[in-house]
Order: sequence, then C-alpha cells, then structure tokens
Amino acid sequence: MISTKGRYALRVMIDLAQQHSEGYIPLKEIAERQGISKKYLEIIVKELVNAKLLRGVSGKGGGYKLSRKPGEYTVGEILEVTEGTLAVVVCLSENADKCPRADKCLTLPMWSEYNQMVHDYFYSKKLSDIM
Amino acid sequence: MISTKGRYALRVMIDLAQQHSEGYIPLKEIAERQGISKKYLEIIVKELVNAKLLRGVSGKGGGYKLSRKPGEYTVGEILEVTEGTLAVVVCLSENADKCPRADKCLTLPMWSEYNQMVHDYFYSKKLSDIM
DNA sequence: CTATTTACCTACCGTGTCAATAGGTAATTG
DNA sequence: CAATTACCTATTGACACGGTAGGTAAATAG
Repeated sequence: MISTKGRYALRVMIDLAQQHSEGYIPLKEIAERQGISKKYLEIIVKELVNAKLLRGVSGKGGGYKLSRKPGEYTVGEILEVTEGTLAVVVCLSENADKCPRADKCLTLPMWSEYNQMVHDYFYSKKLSDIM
Repeated sequence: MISTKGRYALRVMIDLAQQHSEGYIPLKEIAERQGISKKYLEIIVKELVNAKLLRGVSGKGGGYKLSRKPGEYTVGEILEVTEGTLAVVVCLSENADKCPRADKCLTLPMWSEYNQMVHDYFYSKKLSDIM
C-alpha cells in the first residue's frame, strides 16, 4: 500500500507544478493549501530535495521549486524516492540477495509480471498528467 | 508490498493444490516441503480456514485440504484474506470513511485506476494458473 | 547591521505490524 | 491409551509510520 508519505509527496509536487514559474514557494503556503502538517512535510520535502527533484532556497523570498518542467517527472520516480522502492515483493527489490528458491519458485513469475505492470504504470504517468 | 504472510499463504495453497485429492495433508509436511517455519504457518493457515478457503481436521490422519478445486480460487481472494486488503491506498480500502477532499483530490483518479488494475490482475489469476 | 523569514537539522515518541517463537489444549484415530 | 494432529493464547524484538518539538543556518529586506 502506498503510504501517506508517498501520497503527500505527490500532492506537494502537483502543488508546485501548479505554481510553476512563480519563483520559490514557501512550505508554509503549500502546507496550508494542502491541509497537511508543515512539520511532517519538511521530512518529505527534504527527501525530494536530496533526490534533486526539488530545489530549496533558505531565507526571505525562499522556498521550494521544481527543478524540471512538470512533464519531465514521472510519478514513478517521485514515489520511489519517498517509498524507498516500488517493488511489489521483497525478492524483487533492488538490494535483495538472490533467493535460493528462485529457480523452482512457482510464484516468482507472477510477482515479476505484476512488478513489471506496476513499474510500467507509474513510470509512464507524468506529473503533468495529473495536475 | 505483498508481505511474507501473503506470499506464504499462496505457497501453501499451491502446495495443497498439487497434493489435491490425496486426503488431508499435515502442516508439518507442507512446512518441510516449503522450508517455512511450521509455527508461523499455523497462523496463516488458521486465517485460510476461517475464510473457508481450506478445511482442517484434527487428529491422526488429519491435516489440511482445499475446500474447492484449484481452478475455483483466485489469487486475489487468497491474498485478500491474509493481507487484509488489496487496496493500494488507504482512502480506497473497504472501511475507509469518505475523504472530505475526495471531490477536488487530483490524485484520487490515478489511485482508483491503479487500484482497479491491481484488483483485476489478481482476481483474474486462478490458483490453477500458477501451480 | 539587524530583524525577519525561510529552509534545514537532530532528536524523540506512541502506536501498530511483521515475522516469528513458546507452550499449551482439544480433537481424532489406531 | 498413546500418538498425532489441529487449534488457541500469549510474547517478543525489530522496525516503519505518522507525526511533534525545538533548535541552527542561510538569505533577504529595511
């Protein structure tokens, strides 16, 4: 299940996409507009900055801003930053050590197919598609 | 992410499907064949029994058995029993109270579409498809 | 140069779930 | 009666979720 963190991140990104080309937007404004605790958003936004999806500037007149155009973000990459992974089972996550049962595992093909489906869905959806 | 519980449940169901029409299979055998802790499987199997997906019989000669034919189970219902829900966001889970933002929520349509996709995938996949 | 505004940083907390383990009781059969 | 099996009730440690609290650093306006 997609957690609050991922869902909030997406809403922040959409919010910023809508204010795009208006300079830096303070988090306070976003939090109020979205009705989300600013304190909690700080954590989320920090991760988005670390991943270079956003740019943040301190001080008066500062705030946050998309670092690309809305059409150049996929929903998948936004979710992956905040959710850690989009993998649908642990065996298919990035840093999983090869399962010894993999060869004979009857369920693995299904998980792989499902995983692919989920990946394709979110990586073909652009931020600009949902604003 | 699908938890160990759901993945184990599926493996138990497949195991039993393969031993189908061989009477009741003791959990000990399944646990050994699958290389999963029997104690932990007890918890999972209990839920499957409660949901009437399996029949369990105590005593010598007892064990577990599918209550239907493998082709009559969907992967979706098996996962739903053990995972609690298949909903991809909390707003779309069974017992969620209507979100006040629903009308204007820009992300909801995407979650709904995604939710539908996941649901369709797992409910169109039969147990007999993955044995 | 100072006050204000903003991001950024560290720490903490309560609750719940996951993945098990432990140690029984009840039912059924040979 | 003995053996086998399911079934039941805890308990545990680790960790993630969804926050809150309170501070420091940077940048700008005046």
